Amino acid sequence: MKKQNNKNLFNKVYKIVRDVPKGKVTTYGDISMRLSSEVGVPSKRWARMVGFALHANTDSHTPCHRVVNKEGRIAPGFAFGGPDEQRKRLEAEGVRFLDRTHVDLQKHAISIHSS
DNA sequence: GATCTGACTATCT
DNA sequence: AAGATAGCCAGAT
Repeated sequence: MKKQNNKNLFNKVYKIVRDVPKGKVTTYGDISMRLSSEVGVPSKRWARMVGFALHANTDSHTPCHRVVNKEGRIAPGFAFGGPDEQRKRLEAEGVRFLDRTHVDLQKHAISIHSS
């Protein structure tokens, strides 16, 4: 056994993202906090890994479009084929957009603390 | 094995 | 308030 922790980290990200209900969005910060719970450290350190994990798995069946940064902003243009695509998906799920790139976190940001 | 990069966040200017 | 810089970790080159 060694540091398969790292892989678990990615795996957790996918799992959490998939656990996000439709019409809801989660933030890198929240996921990071969840991960930090496992490792036992403060949050923001894994924020990048979360984004990385999603980017590494974008074409997978992971609803990365439900993952936004702490501002509720979607990916600038690296996503699926354009932030417009991601926005469309979220809107289709019932997510209210405050801006072309910002979702209504106050309404859709779910906190996935403890299972 | 060393260095750069990156879908982030927080802080400083 | 908006832009630039720093700090973090893991992956890719």
